[in-house]
Amino acid sequence: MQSRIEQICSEKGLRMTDQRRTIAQVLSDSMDHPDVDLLYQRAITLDPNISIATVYRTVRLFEEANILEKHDFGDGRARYEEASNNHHDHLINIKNGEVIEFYNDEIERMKIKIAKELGYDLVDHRLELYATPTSVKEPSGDDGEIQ
Amino acid sequence: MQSRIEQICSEKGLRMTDQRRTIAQVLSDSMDHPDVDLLYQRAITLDPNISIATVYRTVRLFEEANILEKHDFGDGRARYEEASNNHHDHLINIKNGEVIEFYNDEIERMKIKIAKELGYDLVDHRLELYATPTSVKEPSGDDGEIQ
DNA sequence: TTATGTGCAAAGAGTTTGCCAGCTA
DNA sequence: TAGCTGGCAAACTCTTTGCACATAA
Repeated sequence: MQSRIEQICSEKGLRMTDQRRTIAQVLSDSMDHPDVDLLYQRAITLDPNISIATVYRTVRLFEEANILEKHDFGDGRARYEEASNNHHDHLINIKNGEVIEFYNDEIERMKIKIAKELGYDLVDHRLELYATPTSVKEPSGDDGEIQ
Repeated sequence: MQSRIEQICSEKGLRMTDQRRTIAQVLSDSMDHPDVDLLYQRAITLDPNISIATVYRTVRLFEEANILEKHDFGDGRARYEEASNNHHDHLINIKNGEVIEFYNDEIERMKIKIAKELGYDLVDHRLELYATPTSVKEPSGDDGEIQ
Protein backbone atom coordinates (compact mmCIF):
# COMPACT_ATOMS: atom_id res chain seq x y z
CA MET A 1 0.00 0.00 0.00
CA GLN A 2 1.10 3.52 -0.81
CA SER A 3 2.35 5.57 2.10
CA ARG A 4 0.92 9.01 2.67
CA ILE A 5 4.02 10.71 1.33
CA GLU A 6 4.24 8.38 -1.65
CA GLN A 7 0.73 9.52 -2.60
CA ILE A 8 1.84 13.14 -2.47
CA CYS A 9 4.83 12.27 -4.66
CA SER A 10 2.50 10.75 -7.24
CA GLU A 11 0.30 13.81 -7.21
CA LYS A 12 3.36 15.96 -7.79
CA GLY A 13 4.49 13.72 -10.65
CA LEU A 14 7.81 12.68 -9.10
CA ARG A 15 9.41 9.61 -10.62
CA MET A 16 9.17 6.87 -8.03
CA THR A 17 11.89 4.35 -7.36
CA ASP A 18 12.04 1.61 -4.74
CA GLN A 19 14.40 3.77 -2.69
CA ARG A 20 12.14 6.80 -2.77
CA ARG A 21 9.19 4.63 -1.83
CA THR A 22 11.13 3.27 1.12
CA ILE A 23 12.17 6.72 2.29
CA ALA A 24 8.62 8.01 1.80
CA GLN A 25 7.41 5.13 3.94
CA VAL A 26 9.92 5.86 6.69
CA LEU A 27 9.00 9.54 6.67
CA SER A 28 5.29 8.80 6.76
CA ASP A 29 5.82 6.57 9.78
CA SER A 30 8.04 9.04 11.63
CA MET A 31 6.24 11.00 14.29
CA ASP A 32 9.40 12.81 15.40
CA HIS A 33 11.90 15.13 13.71
CA PRO A 34 14.57 12.73 12.46
CA ASP A 35 17.93 13.74 11.04
CA VAL A 36 19.35 12.16 7.89
CA ASP A 37 21.29 9.51 9.73
CA LEU A 38 18.22 8.40 11.68
CA LEU A 39 16.19 8.24 8.47
CA TYR A 40 18.99 6.19 6.96
CA GLN A 41 19.01 3.78 9.92
CA ARG A 42 15.26 3.34 9.63
CA ALA A 43 15.43 2.95 5.85
CA ILE A 44 18.04 0.19 5.87
CA THR A 45 15.80 -1.97 8.04
CA LEU A 46 13.38 -1.96 5.09
CA ASP A 47 16.01 -2.07 2.34
CA PRO A 48 19.56 -2.84 3.47
CA ASN A 49 21.07 -1.72 0.16
CA ILE A 50 19.93 1.86 0.27
CA SER A 51 22.78 4.36 0.53
CA ILE A 52 22.99 7.44 2.70
CA ALA A 53 23.71 9.54 -0.41
CA THR A 54 20.28 8.56 -1.68
CA VAL A 55 18.70 9.59 1.61
CA TYR A 56 20.37 13.00 1.31
CA ARG A 57 19.26 13.35 -2.31
CA THR A 58 15.71 12.24 -1.63
CA VAL A 59 15.27 14.42 1.39
CA ARG A 60 16.43 17.41 -0.65
CA LEU A 61 14.10 16.48 -3.49
CA PHE A 62 11.17 16.21 -1.11
CA GLU A 63 12.07 19.49 0.54
CA GLU A 64 12.20 21.28 -2.81
CA ALA A 65 8.81 19.77 -3.66
CA ASN A 66 7.45 21.15 -0.38
CA ILE A 67 6.78 17.67 0.91
CA LEU A 68 9.21 18.05 3.79
CA GLU A 69 10.29 20.87 6.03
CA LYS A 70 13.89 21.17 7.04
CA HIS A 71 14.77 22.38 10.52
CA ASP A 72 17.95 23.22 12.32
CA PHE A 73 17.71 22.92 16.07
CA GLY A 74 21.25 24.04 16.65
CA ASP A 75 22.99 20.69 16.89
CA GLY A 76 24.70 20.96 13.53
CA ARG A 77 22.55 18.63 11.49
CA ALA A 78 19.32 19.06 9.61
CA ARG A 79 16.10 17.56 10.92
CA TYR A 80 13.04 16.85 8.82
CA GLU A 81 9.31 16.62 9.25
CA GLU A 82 6.43 16.29 6.86
CA ALA A 83 5.29 19.69 5.63
CA SER A 84 1.86 20.62 6.86
CA ASN A 85 -0.49 23.45 6.15
CA ASN A 86 -0.81 24.31 9.78
CA HIS A 87 2.33 26.17 10.70
CA HIS A 88 3.78 25.62 14.13
CA ASP A 89 6.85 26.46 16.15
CA HIS A 90 9.01 24.17 18.27
CA LEU A 91 9.93 23.84 21.90
CA ILE A 92 13.03 21.73 22.43
CA ASN A 93 13.40 19.94 25.75
CA ILE A 94 17.10 20.39 26.38
CA LYS A 95 17.13 17.58 28.95
CA ASN A 96 16.40 14.89 26.37
CA GLY A 97 16.20 16.53 22.94
CA GLU A 98 12.47 15.93 22.63
CA VAL A 99 10.71 18.37 20.32
CA ILE A 100 7.25 19.67 21.12
CA GLU A 101 5.20 21.49 18.51
CA PHE A 102 3.03 24.44 19.38
CA TYR A 103 1.06 27.14 17.68
CA ASN A 104 0.19 30.54 19.02
CA ASP A 105 -1.87 32.85 16.90
CA GLU A 106 -0.84 35.98 18.73
CA ILE A 107 2.86 35.25 18.17
CA GLU A 108 2.21 34.67 14.48
CA ARG A 109 0.50 38.03 14.15
CA MET A 110 3.32 39.73 16.05
CA LYS A 111 5.94 38.33 13.68
CA ILE A 112 4.23 39.84 10.66
CA LYS A 113 3.64 43.12 12.44
CA ILE A 114 7.24 43.50 13.59
CA ALA A 115 8.60 42.83 10.11
CA LYS A 116 6.18 45.34 8.64
CA GLU A 117 7.15 47.99 11.18
CA LEU A 118 10.80 47.53 10.22
CA GLY A 119 9.87 47.95 6.56
CA TYR A 120 10.01 44.31 5.53
CA ASP A 121 7.71 41.63 4.18
CA LEU A 122 8.00 38.44 6.18
CA VAL A 123 9.10 35.53 4.02
CA ASP A 124 9.94 32.95 6.65
CA HIS A 125 10.55 32.79 10.33
CA ARG A 126 11.78 30.54 13.03
CA LEU A 127 10.90 30.50 16.67
CA GLU A 128 12.42 27.92 18.93
CA LEU A 129 12.13 27.72 22.68
CA TYR A 130 14.79 25.76 24.50
CA ALA A 131 13.48 24.71 27.88
CA THR A 132 13.57 22.28 30.78
CA PRO A 133 10.52 20.56 32.27
CA THR A 134 9.14 22.50 35.20
CA SER A 135 9.92 20.57 38.35
CA VAL A 136 6.99 20.09 40.68
CA LYS A 137 7.87 21.98 43.83
CA GLU A 138 7.07 20.17 47.09
CA PRO A 139 6.33 22.52 50.01
CA SER A 140 8.59 20.44 52.32
CA GLY A 141 12.22 20.07 51.31
CA ASP A 142 13.00 17.38 48.71
CA ASP A 143 10.99 18.11 45.62
CA GLY A 144 11.50 14.69 44.11
CA GLU A 145 13.16 16.13 41.03
CA ILE A 146 15.18 13.53 39.19
CA GLN A 147 18.71 14.75 38.53
CA MET B 1 44.71 51.10 24.65
CA GLN B 2 42.61 48.21 25.83
CA SER B 3 39.60 47.34 23.69
CA ARG B 4 36.23 47.00 25.36
CA ILE B 5 36.31 43.23 25.11
CA GLU B 6 39.90 43.04 26.33
CA GLN B 7 38.77 44.85 29.46
CA ILE B 8 36.06 42.27 30.02
CA CYS B 9 38.64 39.53 29.58
CA SER B 10 40.81 41.08 32.26
CA GLU B 11 37.86 41.33 34.62
CA LYS B 12 37.15 37.65 34.04
CA GLY B 13 40.80 36.76 34.65
CA LEU B 14 41.49 35.28 31.22
CA ARG B 15 45.12 34.95 30.29
CA MET B 16 45.81 37.48 27.57
CA THR B 17 48.04 36.85 24.59
CA ASP B 18 48.73 39.07 21.60
CA GLN B 19 46.40 36.94 19.49
CA ARG B 20 43.54 37.20 21.97
CA ARG B 21 44.08 40.92 22.23
CA THR B 22 43.91 41.23 18.46
CA ILE B 23 40.73 39.19 18.24
CA ALA B 24 39.19 41.13 21.14
CA GLN B 25 40.02 44.31 19.24
CA VAL B 26 38.42 43.05 16.03
CA LEU B 27 35.31 41.97 17.91
CA SER B 28 35.05 45.27 19.75
CA ASP B 29 35.21 47.09 16.43
CA SER B 30 32.68 44.86 14.68
CA MET B 31 29.23 46.34 14.49
CA ASP B 32 27.85 43.44 12.47
CA HIS B 33 27.51 39.69 13.07
CA PRO B 34 30.71 38.28 11.55
CA ASP B 35 31.44 34.61 11.00
CA VAL B 36 34.79 33.06 11.91
CA ASP B 37 36.29 33.55 8.48
CA LEU B 38 35.39 37.23 8.45
CA LEU B 39 36.88 37.67 11.92
CA TYR B 40 39.98 35.90 10.66
CA GLN B 41 40.22 38.21 7.63
CA ARG B 42 39.93 41.24 9.89
CA ALA B 43 42.41 39.84 12.40
CA ILE B 44 45.16 39.16 9.86
CA THR B 45 45.13 42.81 8.81
CA LEU B 46 46.29 43.54 12.38
CA ASP B 47 48.50 40.49 12.81
CA PRO B 48 49.26 38.56 9.62
CA ASN B 49 50.55 35.54 11.53
CA ILE B 50 47.40 34.71 13.42
CA SER B 51 45.91 31.34 12.48
CA ILE B 52 42.28 30.52 11.89
CA ALA B 53 42.50 27.75 14.49
CA THR B 54 43.25 30.42 17.06
CA VAL B 55 40.23 32.41 15.95
CA TYR B 56 38.06 29.32 16.41
CA ARG B 57 39.57 28.63 19.83
CA THR B 58 39.30 32.21 21.01
CA VAL B 59 35.76 32.65 19.83
CA ARG B 60 34.80 29.51 21.72
CA LEU B 61 36.64 30.67 24.81
CA PHE B 62 34.86 34.02 24.68
CA GLU B 63 31.53 32.35 24.14
CA GLU B 64 32.03 30.09 27.15
CA ALA B 65 32.97 33.14 29.20
CA ASN B 66 29.72 34.79 28.09
CA ILE B 67 31.62 37.51 26.30
CA LEU B 68 30.20 36.53 22.93
CA GLU B 69 26.91 35.18 21.67
CA LYS B 70 26.91 32.60 18.93
CA HIS B 71 24.17 32.65 16.32
CA ASP B 72 23.19 30.44 13.47
CA PHE B 73 21.26 32.20 10.76
CA GLY B 74 20.82 29.09 8.68
CA ASP B 75 23.73 29.49 6.29
CA GLY B 76 25.82 26.74 7.82
CA ARG B 77 28.33 28.78 9.74
CA ALA B 78 28.33 30.36 13.15
CA ARG B 79 28.07 34.12 13.53
CA TYR B 80 29.16 36.06 16.59
CA GLU B 81 28.27 39.25 18.36
CA GLU B 82 29.25 40.75 21.65
CA ALA B 83 27.00 39.51 24.43
CA SER B 84 24.81 42.21 25.84
CA ASN B 85 22.41 42.44 28.70
CA ASN B 86 19.62 43.69 26.53
CA HIS B 87 18.29 40.69 24.72
CA HIS B 88 17.10 41.12 21.16
CA ASP B 89 15.97 39.03 18.23
CA HIS B 90 17.07 39.21 14.60
CA LEU B 91 15.50 40.00 11.29
CA ILE B 92 17.58 38.78 8.36
CA ASN B 93 17.21 40.59 5.05
CA ILE B 94 17.34 37.66 2.66
CA LYS B 95 18.13 39.95 -0.27
CA ASN B 96 21.54 40.89 1.07
CA GLY B 97 22.14 39.00 4.30
CA GLU B 98 21.94 42.14 6.43
CA VAL B 99 20.93 41.46 10.02
CA ILE B 100 18.66 43.88 11.88
CA GLU B 101 18.23 43.63 15.62
CA PHE B 102 14.91 44.24 17.27
CA TYR B 103 13.28 43.85 20.63
CA ASN B 104 9.61 43.39 21.37
CA ASP B 105 8.50 43.12 24.94
CA GLU B 106 5.21 41.46 24.15
CA ILE B 107 6.94 38.68 22.21
CA GLU B 108 9.33 38.13 25.10
CA ARG B 109 6.47 37.73 27.53
CA MET B 110 4.68 35.37 25.17
CA LYS B 111 7.73 33.10 24.91
CA ILE B 112 7.86 32.62 28.66
CA LYS B 113 4.12 32.14 28.89
CA ILE B 114 3.99 29.52 26.14
CA ALA B 115 6.80 27.49 27.69
CA LYS B 116 5.09 27.65 31.07
CA GLU B 117 1.77 26.51 29.62
CA LEU B 118 3.50 23.50 28.10
CA GLY B 119 5.04 22.71 31.49
CA TYR B 120 8.54 24.00 30.83
CA ASP B 121 10.90 26.63 32.13
CA LEU B 122 12.37 28.69 29.33
CA VAL B 123 16.16 28.45 29.23
CA ASP B 124 16.91 29.97 25.87
CA HIS B 125 15.06 30.92 22.74
CA ARG B 126 15.61 32.01 19.24
CA LEU B 127 13.39 34.09 17.02
CA GLU B 128 14.49 34.95 13.54
CA LEU B 129 12.47 36.67 10.89
CA TYR B 130 13.61 36.18 7.31
CA ALA B 131 12.23 38.96 5.18
CA THR B 132 12.54 41.12 2.09
CA PRO B 133 12.39 44.93 2.10
CA THR B 134 8.91 46.16 1.40
CA SER B 135 8.99 47.65 -2.09
CA VAL B 136 7.37 51.04 -2.41
CA LYS B 137 4.59 50.57 -4.89
CA GLU B 138 4.31 53.35 -7.50
CA PRO B 139 0.86 53.72 -9.04
CA SER B 140 2.45 54.00 -12.53
CA GLY B 141 4.78 51.24 -13.64
CA ASP B 142 8.44 51.44 -12.65
CA ASP B 143 8.73 51.67 -8.91
CA GLY B 144 12.41 52.47 -8.91
CA GLU B 145 13.28 49.34 -6.95
CA ILE B 146 16.93 48.41 -7.37
CA GLN B 147 17.42 44.86 -8.60
C1' DT C 1 14.96 3.86 -25.41
C1' DT C 2 16.51 7.69 -22.92
C1' DA C 3 16.47 10.77 -19.35
C1' DT C 4 16.90 10.09 -14.45
C1' DG C 5 18.23 7.82 -10.31
C1' DT C 6 21.54 5.05 -7.37
C1' DG C 7 25.82 3.35 -5.02
C1' DC C 8 30.26 4.17 -3.97
C1' DA C 9 33.98 6.67 -2.85
C1' DA C 10 36.06 11.03 -3.09
C1' DA C 11 35.58 15.84 -2.31
C1' DG C 12 33.95 20.03 0.23
C1' DA C 13 32.81 23.24 3.97
C1' DG C 14 33.05 24.31 8.57
C1' DT C 15 35.13 23.14 12.80
C1' DT C 16 38.10 20.63 16.15
C1' DT C 17 42.35 18.62 17.77
C1' DG C 18 47.24 16.40 18.57
C1' DC C 19 51.70 17.78 18.87
C1' DC C 20 55.46 20.58 19.99
C1' DA C 21 57.47 25.11 20.17
C1' DG C 22 56.61 29.55 22.39
C1' DC C 23 54.87 32.69 25.61
C1' DT C 24 52.26 34.40 29.99
C1' DA C 25 52.00 34.97 34.69
C1' DT D 1 59.80 27.90 35.23
C1' DA D 2 55.40 25.46 34.84
C1' DG D 3 51.60 25.32 32.49
C1' DC D 4 48.73 27.39 29.23
C1' DT D 5 48.55 28.95 24.30
C1' DG D 6 49.32 29.09 19.27
C1' DG D 7 50.56 27.34 14.57
C1' DC D 8 50.19 23.76 11.51
C1' DA D 9 48.29 20.02 9.45
C1' DA D 10 45.54 16.15 10.07
C1' DA D 11 41.13 14.60 11.48
C1' DC D 12 36.09 14.87 12.02
C1' DT D 13 31.15 15.65 10.94
C1' DC D 14 27.72 16.61 7.87
C1' DT D 15 26.67 17.06 3.16
C1' DT D 16 27.40 17.11 -1.87
C1' DT D 17 29.08 15.22 -6.19
C1' DG D 18 31.49 12.59 -10.28
C1' DC D 19 31.19 8.47 -12.43
C1' DA D 20 29.54 4.13 -14.18
C1' DC D 21 25.73 1.21 -13.89
C1' DA D 22 20.73 0.49 -13.23
C1' DT D 23 15.91 1.70 -13.96
C1' DA D 24 11.26 4.25 -14.57
C1' DA D 25 8.26 5.74 -17.88
